[in-house]
Order: sequence, then C-alpha cells, then structure tokens
Amino acid sequence: MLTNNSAKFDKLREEGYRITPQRKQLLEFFYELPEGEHLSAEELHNKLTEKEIKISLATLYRSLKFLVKKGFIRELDFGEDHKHYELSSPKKQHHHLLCNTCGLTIEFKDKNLYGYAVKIAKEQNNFEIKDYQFKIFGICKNCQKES
Amino acid sequence: MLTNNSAKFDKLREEGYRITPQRKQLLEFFYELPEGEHLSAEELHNKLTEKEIKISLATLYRSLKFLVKKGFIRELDFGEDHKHYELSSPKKQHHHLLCNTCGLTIEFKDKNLYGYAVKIAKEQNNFEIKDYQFKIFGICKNCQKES
DNA sequence: TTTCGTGCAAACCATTTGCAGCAGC
DNA sequence: GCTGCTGCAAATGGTTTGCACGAAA
Repeated sequence: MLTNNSAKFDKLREEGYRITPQRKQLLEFFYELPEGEHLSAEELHNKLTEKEIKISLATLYRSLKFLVKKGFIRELDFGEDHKHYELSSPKKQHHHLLCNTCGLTIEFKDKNLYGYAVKIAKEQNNFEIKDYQFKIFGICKNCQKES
Repeated sequence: MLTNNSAKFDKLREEGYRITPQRKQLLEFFYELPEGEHLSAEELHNKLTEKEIKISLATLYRSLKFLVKKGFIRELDFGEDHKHYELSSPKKQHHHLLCNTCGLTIEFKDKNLYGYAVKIAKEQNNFEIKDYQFKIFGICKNCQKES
C-alpha cells in the first residue's frame, strides 16, 4: 500500500462512515491503476475478482457512488450505456475527444483549463469546484478519410 | 415553420435517409424550444403528445439517435439515469455547473471556449469538432452554507 | 416497387433496492 | 451492542429490438 489515506479515513469515520475492507480495497485499486485508465463497474468487478478482492456488484455500485460523493473518484460518461470511473485529481486533470463515428477516445491534458474552471466557478456565486470535465465530440482523422 | 432545413433535408435524402413526419416534427419542435431548455426522452414524448404530434417512444429514441448522429441536436448527461437533449449550435454553446449535493444545474456561456475547443481539436490530429461540453461539478452556495 | 421507418410489445441490461445477517467501532 | 454495510436475489426503468405493416421516394 503505497498510498496513505489514513487522514481521509479518519475524517470519514468521524462523519459516521465505516471503513470496510471493500471500500478500502476498492480505493487502493484505483490508486494502483495506470493513469488515464477509466473502467466500467463491470470491468472493475472483473479486475477486482482477478485480484481475489471479493466484493459483490451491488456493493461495488454502492461503493462507487460513495467514493464519487466523497470526491475520491470521478464518474465519466462517454455516451455509452454505462458509466466509467477513475481516480479524481483535479489539478492534473485530463479530458477527452470522442469520435462520433468509430467511438475512438483521445485524451488530452491542458494546464489552462483548471484556472479557467476556477474563474467560471467564482463568477457563478462562488461555486465550490470538486471536478470538471471538458469533452469534445466530432470525427477523428481516420473516419474523415473514409467519408 | 420559421426554420428552414430544406437544404439539410435534401442532403439527408441524397444519403438515402427518409424525411418522415416524425423526424421533421421532432426537429421543428427542438427549434421552437426556448434556448437552454434540455429535455429527457420522456419529457419530450409528453410535450409532443400535448402538441398532438404522434410519435411512439421507440421511434422517438430512434429519431433522437438519428438527429444526434446527424449533428442537429446534442445529447447531455447530468449524471442522472437518463439523457437530455437540446438543439445543437456550437457557436453559441452553453455549459453547466452541477451541484453534487442538491442537483442544482447552473448554465453559463463563454465565448472563449469555442476557440479553445478548436485549438485543442487542431492539435489532436485535426479532429473535426461537432460539439463540445464543459461541465463543472461541486457544491453550490446554498449547500455550502448548510454544511 | 423497393426499402426504410414506424408502432407495438417484449426484451435488455446497467443499476438500484429490500431484507436478513455480518462486522466496524 | 448499536447501526451502518454487505451479499443475494428480485425489481426497476430507461433504452433497445424483432417483427409486420405502412409510407417515402
């Protein structure tokens, strides 16, 4: 366990939440994931099972919701019929271009975007930012050629 | 009918698609919608029925998918269990802040964002932009007070 | 006339939920 | 010991699909 979440865990305990093995191992799993990898609930469940981490699908969904609410992970939507999840780290955020034709996902980073989000949030009645996402939809180079 | 889509319709016809009353009326309906209003499939179905426009839910879903693919409307996801739809107009796009706690949706516009999206798309192998969305998640002023 | 699009009802499937037992703290 | 969390299985509900009929072109 390279990551240290004990301070955060203490805070959650104070709020009345319990740190169960399922929640803990799920969060650890996210920390060990290669950067930029975002998995669906079902993919997560498979990978966790491979690692011999036992967690039911129902609990997985509940835990994901919990971790999202608590700001540990972010929920992504690529217009598919299921959500994707990844570790949340607002300051080194990445974003996505999505090809409408072939479904290709291209990631990009941009250091200006965070300041930009902060500026907008401030203008909007001091909205407190937890996360932000920039998505661009269109046609990728390959699909442009083919039409 | 204030809007004139006949050129676009002709193009669709050339591609082998048929301009049915359902598709036509649905698109007209979107044009008449107040700016910034984004409805779910079910809300749309109710409103269309009120206007005595007959379209089954199945066809509505198929038509929405069609119009999205053809770039007439955009599909929005607010992290709920259903999608929202609105007219697509990239150059006067608006975006959203979403409160994680109470679900409040705040819209904002920003003229810089379009140029920004274009710049990013160009850097990413000349990706051809059809639409883009900027979402900010966090806690609204009201909910900040309450915690 | 040739397909493509529609309506209906059934199917799908990701996600949620009720409930009884278990386990943090 | 109290109460929140989990696993199971069943339910939910938005969306999709098979099929036969209807209608654009």
